Formats: sequence, C-alpha cells, structure tokens
Amino acid sequence: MPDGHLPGVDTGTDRIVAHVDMDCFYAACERRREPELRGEPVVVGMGYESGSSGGVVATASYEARAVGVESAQPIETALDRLPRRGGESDTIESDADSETDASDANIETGADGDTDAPTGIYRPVDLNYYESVSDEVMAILRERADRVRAVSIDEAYLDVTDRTDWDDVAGFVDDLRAAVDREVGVTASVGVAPTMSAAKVASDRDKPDGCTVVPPGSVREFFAELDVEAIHEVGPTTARELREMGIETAGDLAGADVSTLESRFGERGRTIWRYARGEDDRPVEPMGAPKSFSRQSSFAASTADSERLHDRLDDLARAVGDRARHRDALYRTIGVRVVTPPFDVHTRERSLPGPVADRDLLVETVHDLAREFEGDRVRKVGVRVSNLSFSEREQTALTGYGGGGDRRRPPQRSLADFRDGSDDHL
DNA sequence: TCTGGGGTCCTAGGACCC
DNA sequence: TCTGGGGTCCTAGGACCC
Repeated sequence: MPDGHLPGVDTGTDRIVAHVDMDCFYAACERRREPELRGEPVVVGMGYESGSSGGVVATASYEARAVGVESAQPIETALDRLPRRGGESDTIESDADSETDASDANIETGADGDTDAPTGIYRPVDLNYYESVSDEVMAILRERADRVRAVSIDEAYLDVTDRTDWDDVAGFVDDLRAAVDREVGVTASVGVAPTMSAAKVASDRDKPDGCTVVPPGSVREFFAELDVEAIHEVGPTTARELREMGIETAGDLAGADVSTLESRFGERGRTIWRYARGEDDRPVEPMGAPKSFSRQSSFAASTADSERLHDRLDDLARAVGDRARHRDALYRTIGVRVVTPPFDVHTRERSLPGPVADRDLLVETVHDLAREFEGDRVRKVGVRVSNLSFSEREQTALTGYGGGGDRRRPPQRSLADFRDGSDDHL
C-alpha cells in the first residue's frame, strides 16, 4: 500500500506531475523529415494546399512567429508578413545563409540574399505523419512514467512520483527531454508541479526546449502574478467577466470569494478558484474511449445553395460513418451543426432507439436534420455522432450478460485506437 | 482575429415517469 | 382537479482545450 492517502483529502502535494509539451510540434515534424528546414521560418497550414493562400496557420516555427505569424491566423495574412520562399511553389532554394540556430538571425540579415525581408517555408498539415512521430514520443514517455495521459498529439501529463523526487526531478526531466530529442528528433518543454493544472502552466514558462519546476508549497506564489487567463479552464469569456469583477491575476482569483465565483460561473467557479490556489487532486489517468466523432468543414464563401449544403453534408456524414466503423463504434445520437453568418452556431440532434452503425441511416438523418436550414446562408457545416458504444463488451452489458463478460473482455484497446485521428482524415 | 477542425464538459428547460 | 418532489433522458447552446 504505497498509495495510502485518502482521495480528495490531500491536494496533491505528495505527487510529482510533469506536463510535456512538444515545441511547435507540426513544424518540428516537418523539420525532422526535411532537415534543411532547420533554422528556417516554417509555417504549417491547415486547409492549406501547396502554393495556395487558403487555410489557417496550424503551427508556426519561432522564426515565423518573430515576424508576426501566429497560430489560427489566415494563411493569407501570414503570407503578407512572411512571403513564401521561391514565389508560388513550395520548393526550398539552397540558401547561402545556413543558419541552424533558432534565432532571429535570418530575420535580421534576410534569408533571401537579395532582399531584407525574410521568406518562409509553407507546408500543409500531414497528420498521419505527425501521429507516427507522436507515437514514438509517447512510447518514450511511457517508459519513464508510471501513468501517462496523452491529452493531444503533442501534449501529455506524466505521474513520476515513484520515479524520482523533488531534489532530482530537474535532472530526471533533462534526461527525458534529451531522450526525446535524441531518439525522435523533436524537442519538448516540460513543467513539473504537484498538480496537473500547475504543471500545465509551468510547461509554458520556459519554451522552447526548457523545464520549469514548481515545488510543493510554491504553487500559489508561482501563480500569483499571472494573468487569470493563464489558469486552466479560464478562456477569453471567463477572463473578461473576471476582469469586470476586478479579478485580474491568478493571485486575485485565489483570494476571491468562492461563493461569488460559484454563483457567477457555477461549478467551474469553484474549480478555477481551486486551480488558482494550487489545489487540484485530479489523478493522472489515461484518456478513456472517445465520446463522439465529428467532421466539419467551411465553405470558401457562405452559400444559400441547398444542393451544395446537402452535398457537403453527404461527404461529412460518410466520413464520420467510416471513422465510426474503423473504430468499431456504434452510435445512438446523430447531429448536425450549421453555422450561419455572422457566426451563429445551430445544432440539431436526434437520438435513435438503440445504437447502430448504419451509414445509410446516418446520411438520411443528417439530411433530415439539416432540412430546416435550406435556403439559409451557411458558412460551415458539421456532422457528429455521439452516445457511442464500443464492441461486444457494451452489448453484452446491454443484454444482461454483464456478469463475467466484463472481465473476459476488458477495455484492452491500444491507446492508438483511442487517440484522436489515428486513421482517416481528408 | 471577422473565425479552421476535432474534441470534452456543463447548464438549463422540457418531457415523462413514479 | 390541483398539486409535490425526485429522477432520468433528451435537446440546444455555450465555454474551453489543443
């Protein structure tokens, strides 16, 4: 009984949690397979095609960020600030300036030789490749931690309580980061703290390729001067409301009246208050099975053409159906999302009497749900299935054979099965 | 920032049941 | 016919995360 504490009583001061955050992960992956890109401004675009100006920035390398390219920015804007190297094509021209250091040197001297303006390398997102790289990284993390929560393709929480102690954890993390760099060829930034929410913030403090340790007892002090929005689960909306209440920093939040927060924000009010105080007893657990699958896509310009609407829905529904089938998932609820200008989100969903995996029914239901939006201008549509059930195990439970069935077939799906997007995307 | 895509969780009202 | 309270499921919308 090495783990003799009562859940919920301690606030995690006896745990060592590390949050590993890969640096500019998509760009780092592109550099891994194309080492000539090292030291160059690299922009990876989602919905971007080679040579085009569509899509948005998924990841920009630090060299690209230095000239104002940001994630979620339209590629068009990025191109204004960082013209594409070599004009229309995405080929790399050999460069006299072979800078390999991540620095502003290229920006200042001009990477293009004949002009002072820097130019960048643009690449479309290649999720399949990034996932294979991610798998390699996660394998290393699992070797070095007892529990790992892979929260996204480029981020994971580790519980390393039994692998190190507070005096040695900095060295432990340096070894870990060195192993990832050496064996996979990408770098990570790590935050270490007694809780997940503090580790998460800490990993952001020394980027790229750094490590920040926040020992027990110093979490609240560590948070004190940070903007409220740095707190996990405080987004733009909550931050704005908090500022209106005179709460600007995490320290203010930690000292605020919790009942006021609760009446304003519900349950989340207490949660963010606790996070700001360094209280967070969530254990590091692997991600469970997915709860929904969805696909959405935007029209280049909003359209009122209901045929185009239905054609798009058709594609999305089939893609979602395929994905559910690949994952051996049954769904009981089918939904559509329709976004109309300026940015009004409408959702419609329908639950079926029982779980199915029926693509024809899926497609038909989707069209039916979207019928009410025919003739409206639409800028974006989506299809979602939820209320998922997986494999025989669930069905056994439904038909009352749950007794021994659960033990015979434990949820032994590989993590890759559960990780987002491991098979098909556009 | 006039806005891309894939997810999770929470809230609130209504239906329905006992 | 007026009236409680508790529980669950369903739907729509919203906030947040990467």
